[in-house]
Amino acid sequence: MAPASKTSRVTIKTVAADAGVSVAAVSKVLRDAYGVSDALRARVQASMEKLNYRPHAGARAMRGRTYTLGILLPDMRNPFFADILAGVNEALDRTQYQTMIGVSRSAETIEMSLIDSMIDRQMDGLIMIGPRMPPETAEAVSSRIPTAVVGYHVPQLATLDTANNDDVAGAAQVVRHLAANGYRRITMVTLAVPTKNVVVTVQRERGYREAMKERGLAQHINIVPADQTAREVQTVVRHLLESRHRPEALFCWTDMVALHALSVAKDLGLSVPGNLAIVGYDNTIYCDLAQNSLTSVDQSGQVLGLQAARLLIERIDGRQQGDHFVVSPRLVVRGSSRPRPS
Amino acid sequence: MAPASKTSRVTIKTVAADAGVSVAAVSKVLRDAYGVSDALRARVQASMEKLNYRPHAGARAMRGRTYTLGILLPDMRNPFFADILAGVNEALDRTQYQTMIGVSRSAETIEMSLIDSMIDRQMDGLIMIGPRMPPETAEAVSSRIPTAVVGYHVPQLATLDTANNDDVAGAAQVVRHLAANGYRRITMVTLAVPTKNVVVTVQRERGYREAMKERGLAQHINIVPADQTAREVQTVVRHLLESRHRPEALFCWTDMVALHALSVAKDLGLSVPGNLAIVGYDNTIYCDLAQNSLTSVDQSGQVLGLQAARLLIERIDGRQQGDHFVVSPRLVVRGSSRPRPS
DNA sequence: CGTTCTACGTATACCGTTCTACACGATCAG
DNA sequence: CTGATCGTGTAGAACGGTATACGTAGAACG
Repeated sequence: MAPASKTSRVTIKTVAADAGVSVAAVSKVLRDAYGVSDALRARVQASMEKLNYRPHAGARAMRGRTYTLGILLPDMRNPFFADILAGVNEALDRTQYQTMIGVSRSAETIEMSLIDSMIDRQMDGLIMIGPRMPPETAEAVSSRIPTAVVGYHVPQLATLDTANNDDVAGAAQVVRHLAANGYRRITMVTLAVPTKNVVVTVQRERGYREAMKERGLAQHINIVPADQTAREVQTVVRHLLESRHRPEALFCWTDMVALHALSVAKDLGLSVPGNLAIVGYDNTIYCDLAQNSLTSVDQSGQVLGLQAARLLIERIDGRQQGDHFVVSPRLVVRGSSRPRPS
Repeated sequence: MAPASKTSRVTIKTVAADAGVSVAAVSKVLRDAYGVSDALRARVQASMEKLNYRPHAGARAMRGRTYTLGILLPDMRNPFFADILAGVNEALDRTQYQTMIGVSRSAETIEMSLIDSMIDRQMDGLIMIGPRMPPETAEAVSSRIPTAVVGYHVPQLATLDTANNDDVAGAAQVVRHLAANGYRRITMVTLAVPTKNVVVTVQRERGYREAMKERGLAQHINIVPADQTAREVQTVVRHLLESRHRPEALFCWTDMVALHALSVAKDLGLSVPGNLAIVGYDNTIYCDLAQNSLTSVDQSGQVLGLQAARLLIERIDGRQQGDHFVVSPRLVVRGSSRPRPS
């Protein structure tokens, strides 16, 4: 077994004895509960400090809260999620809460098993980022544990809170920008998922479609799905760029796909934006590197994460109705979409 | 899936009643403990299945294990860590273990507070990835909780296990490769940390220094430190590349720095490798993109993660002496270090 | 045939918190 | 003056497991 600290652990009992009060009193101080005098609180806090007391999360889980929030991430590699996490941490900085991250590799089965294990571990709440599950499942989850989602559009649900950017508007901005710069054959590369209105890609597809129509480019609407994997993305993009009717511009649902598109374009000897404009989404740190200089849509992951955490804690503290935070996306123009040379 | 009402959780008692055995028997089956007949085990497992029983992690934490491992990450943005995590997950796939990730933002204070909270939450063990703490602290940690580290060189310690690549050899390979391709003024960009032999950068500096001497380039040895932040890295690299005695090649301690170097070079109108060769470390996914085409050293993060997890579980199960896994790094040559035009 | 193992199960004392119920003295309303 | 209310603190029962100590039946042994 573990080289367990032979030195007996400092428990609530030790603190109580040291401060000369009851165990219940110490617990009250810990939880900031009603019915403690300032004098007693001070005495107990002094003892806790002195003994370097730390509450045992497992024991807490038995009756009360664990002060731990579960975070569900589709994958570790997308730097956009790091922004969201930064925001979550920021919101939690001054609280007792800690986070526990699980990575689902974008698979619904792993997602569900992670959720189960978060519930087993008595997480006080759950933040799901871009989950893959259908809305009914999300609702079921939120009935078992307080839940907030980021990048998942279910404004109609009262059982869970959401933090989103307006994906329809973001995609529309991209199309309008490209159209204004002289591009007409604008193709969108999206994610291959069963069509569900809740996921961000479907929202962006809608924004793309609407804006294309609005700009009189309906006949050029072309939405191409690709899997998440590097190989699949490259294959799909290569196929597109080698086709006889090569698009003039690519709108990629996320930056990572856009970066691969840049790579394929370079491989094929196409200049960007000379032969092809490329736009991404999320405005991750890689966009700003000169070798990419990628136009992208900023949806401030940090704000989304911060708001999601705030909403979740409110919900844990008892709010019953749904709350839905929406941020406006902002197009960040860089070299990859400069005006088309006529 | 039935919407489990909050009133009736399926506990070990429920299972025991359903299977017609004692609570202790169910516990034994759960823990795979000694003294259960096949018949009883089968009966209990059938009941657990039927009732969809899931053990309560908090309760387990009170006396036994939580089957949760803590993972300490310096930052979320480096895709190399994703490889390591993938390996850890692979090792844990067929076990009861789950992981809980904490991100320290490379700060020793956050590191320590995360470790505390992992211990509070009764993690069974800890995997620290590239920690910043001095070796004495690491040893202290490992005396409180079973510990394995990745990217941290303390082969002398028996209280913790390590999984590393041979950083000295990796750096030496880079220098030899560059030297063979005609580069002489090879500058190394490293991380600004208090010089401690345990961290990977210091090991890589050693390999760089030794190989430079070996190739008769001692007079060109130049090691430049830079902080982790994007701005700082860009500033340092820009300063280097604008200096009158511009280096012919840059060896960057990690890919992210190399990517920034590529960006600055492009900004300054320098061609890579025409005017400047660049080599990174970690062989992350971005190296392979055509716009980067970055030569790098592969240290198979996945293998490191897998081994670290394996070692940790062995340690939790009782091993007392230290075990140290080392993998050989492999140079992956790409465009950014092609032979120098004379 | 009695005794000692061996294999399998059971009863139950914890583990460290939270939280409900309640005790007690002081203050207040009537 | 009496009873109700308030503010503060305590006692002790959960919570859902684990692990130890022990009971018991059948087999093996001499």
